[in-house]
This record gives sequence, structure tokens and C-alpha cells, in this order.
Amino acid sequence: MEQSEAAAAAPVVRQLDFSVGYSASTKANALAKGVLILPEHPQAQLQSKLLALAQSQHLHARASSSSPPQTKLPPRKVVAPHKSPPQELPQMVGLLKSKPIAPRLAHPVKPVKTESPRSRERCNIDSKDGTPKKQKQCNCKNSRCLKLYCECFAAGSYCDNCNCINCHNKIEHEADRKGSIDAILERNPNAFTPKIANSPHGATDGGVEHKKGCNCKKSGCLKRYCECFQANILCSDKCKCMDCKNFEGSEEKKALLQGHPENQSMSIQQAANSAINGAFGTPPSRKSRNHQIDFRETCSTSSAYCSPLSVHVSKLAASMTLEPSKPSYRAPLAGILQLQHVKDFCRLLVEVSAEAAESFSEEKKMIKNSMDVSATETSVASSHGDGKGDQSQHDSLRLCGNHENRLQTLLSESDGSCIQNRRPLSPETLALMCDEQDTTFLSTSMPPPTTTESSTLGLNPFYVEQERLVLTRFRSFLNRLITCGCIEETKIGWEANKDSCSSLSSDR
DNA sequence: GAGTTTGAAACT
DNA sequence: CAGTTTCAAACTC
Repeated sequence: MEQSEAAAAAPVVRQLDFSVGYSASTKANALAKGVLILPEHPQAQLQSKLLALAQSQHLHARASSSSPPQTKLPPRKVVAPHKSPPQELPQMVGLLKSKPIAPRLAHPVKPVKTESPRSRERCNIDSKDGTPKKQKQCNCKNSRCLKLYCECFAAGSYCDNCNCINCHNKIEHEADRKGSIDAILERNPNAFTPKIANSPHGATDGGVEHKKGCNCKKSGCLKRYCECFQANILCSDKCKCMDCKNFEGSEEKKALLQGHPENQSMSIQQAANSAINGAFGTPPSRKSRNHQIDFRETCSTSSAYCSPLSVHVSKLAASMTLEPSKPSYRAPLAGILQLQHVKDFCRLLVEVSAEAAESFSEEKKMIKNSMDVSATETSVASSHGDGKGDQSQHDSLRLCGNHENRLQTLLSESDGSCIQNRRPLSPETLALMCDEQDTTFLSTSMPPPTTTESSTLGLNPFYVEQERLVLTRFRSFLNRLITCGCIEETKIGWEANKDSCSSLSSDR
């Protein structure tokens, strides 16, 4: 009854706007809850783009494989502007999960025990295609859905189609709800800030983090009781858990994943998160190794940049922490790909795009000139020819030919001084610039596209070519990154095996 | 589906 | 801040 009323009253998922009627700080905290953080942070946005592009890259690379299309995102819910369902972050990260990466596992995984449909239902996983379903449905009985026990409430959503009893987390109980929110925020101003969020510190703090850390005692952090495990992230030094097994390289975790193939997607997602952690820098407690990816090298020579300093990371991390019982972890790409690299790479892409634009405009000029010349057919042009057209063509060719070199060298240039004489960029390229208009890229000389230019955007074959260049470059970047990750992973595995073998032999 | 376990939230 | 209670999700049978 209550549910049908709710359904009628709220055809779409509504979300609390905790900002209404609260102080500025309260607003900030409350708004953060249930709001997709990724798009709000340039770096986070870049992450999501990287992930999305990585996914398309992966699909493209494996187009010939037999993997059926599996990643099908559910339709987005219509919510208040700038707000997204709380489960959207996992969805975004989930772009990397499922089959494309699975073949990298050493052995095919035998299904030992499948998750029950009920379990999947509880986990909001579609029992057919494995995709996340819509918003969670709580089952609260005593909290009136006005405490953080209630997942809907905690996520900043109104209850909609839930199985709760005496629910006050509805629009018709707005006053009640506000009162509860007020009380909770008074107790803890950060109560509604996401526990799992993209780090605001970016490079220094890792890409994805559990703000508070879990406190598990008995679950080994390998069950969904554990917030970290549930959020598909590895436990960190922020956690106060006991007997944690949710760290990279954990045998228990491996065993669990082997026994439960459904969890592989989680593992892969964790790997993705870990990769992000590594890609965007590591927390201070997880000191990076002294090697970083050098994009000037190709992957075929990747052993050159995979430093011999690589060690079994769990061991290294454990030796570096004050708490030996709490194993740290490291993603294969941790410490290799730094935020600066990504920034530089974005600059590179912009540069490629800008050069393409420049080249194109020169070509246009050249064509125009030659047309003028042929139209007038005067000897003046030939006798006084300044060779501009040739020069332009030459420049154009040189630019094209120089792309490779520029690409090779630009990554080492971090000051952005090389980015000059820009032309208007396509929307796709602008999107690739990761909303950093306010900082480096569009600081001074980038004029907004004129109406004429805008009207022709997307139809101009030049933009197609421009985009092709950028995406091609990005693809090769990802390929290198993947290979580098594979190599690191293999190394870590090899070191781990070596260590276990040596410990076994020493035991005897 | 009922009962148990678990850990976060709430409370003292 | 630590200990206890409450709560609802996760899990087991």
C-alpha cells in the first residue's frame, strides 16, 4: 500500500536535497552525499573518462573474441541536477569489470557455488545479465528510515518501492525527515559525506578511498559486511579491521574469488580501483617505488621502465608500515603512473588536436591560395610567389610527421609552455580536456568557437580526423599502460611465488 | 522464509 | 572516547 502510494507519488527516484534550509557547511556535506563525485572533480572526471575510454578500447581490442556484450548500464534515473544515484560510482568503475579483463586470469574459474537470486536481489544485481539494478530497496522496521541505518536515507534518496515499515523517508514527511537530518548532521557534520569517494587530494591521496575505513573483526573484510569489500576497494591503513584479508595478493581473497566467479567482477573492479589509486598517485603511507612509467618508451621495451627495484609489494609495504599485522597493498600501476603524467598526456592530446587544427587551417589557406592562383592565372602570383602555399604544405607535412616526435617529447614537458597558437577544438577534444578550461588549457588564447564554427562542429571532416588522431594516441597510451600493468602484475606474482617457495624450503 | 551473524550507527 | 545497544544488511540453513 505504502509502496504503491510512493510509486504513484514518485515515478522517478527522488533524492533529498539536504542543502535546503541548512547552513553552508551543512549544505556542502549534505550535497556531497549521494552525489556522484566523479564529474565534480576534474581529476575524477578524467578518471571516469579514462575508464570509459578504456572500456571502449578493451571492447575494440577484443571485438573478435567471443565475449558477448555484457556491460549494459541501466538507464539513468532522472534526479535533481548534478545528482546521481549513489550506486553510480560503482557503475562507472564497473565499466572495467566483467569479461574483457577476465581472460587474464591464469586458470579458468570453476563455479563452486553461485550466488542465490535473493542474494543478487539484495545486492541489486540483475539475475539475468549481472548488471546492477536500480536503487536499493530498504527493509527498515524500526528506524522509520530516518537514520543512517537506512540505506536509502543514508544515500540521500527517498524511499521508493521499498519494503520498509512506518517509513518517514518520504516527501510527505518532509518536516520529520529534515529534523532527522538536522540531528544527524549536528552529531556528525560529515555524516552524509560519501564514505567511498574520490579523493579530493588527488595525486597525494589516491583516486578512490574509504574516508573512514572499516572496522571489521570477524569477516576478514571478505564479506559484504565490510564496507570496503562492498565498495569493491581494498582495505587501507585507514581501516581498523582485524585479520584483514582484503588486500592485494591475499591468498584468502584469491581463494574466495576462485570459488565465486561472480566475485571476479568485483575483483576486477577492485583492480580497476587499485589501478586508479596507483594511476593517480598513492597515499603517503603507501610509498611509491622508484620507478615511473616513461611514455616515451614503447611497450615492447617496457622491461626497461619496469624497474628492477620492483619487489613483492605486500612484503615491501608490510615492512614499511608500523603495523606489521596489517598488510598494505599496491596496484600494479601504483607509483608508475602519476597524476602529472595524466596531465601531461591530456596536454599532449590537446596539442595533437591543436596541431591538427593548425595544419588544417594552413592547408585551407594553401588550397585557397592555389585556387586564387588558378582563377586569376596571372604570372604575378608565380613570379612573386612567396612559397607560402608550399611552405604551408611543408609545414603541414612537417607537423604531421612531427606528431610522433612531439608525442614522444611532450610528455616530458610539464610546463605547458609548448601549447600555443591554438585553434578552436572540437567538442570531443574539449571533452577530452577534462574540464580543465579554468586552469591550464584555456587560460588565455583559446577563443570560444564562433557561431559558424559551432554550427559546423561534428560535420566537419577535419574534426573527425582530429578526433581520430587524439583517440589513436589515447589508444596507444592505454595499450602501453595495460602492458605495463601486466608486466608489473606478473612480476609481483613471480616474486610472491619465489618468496613462498623460499619460505617453504627454509621451513624444511 | 526464518534465524543468525555482522559491523555501522546510535546511544550512554 | 570507550563500551553498549540498536539496527538492518548480509549471510546461512
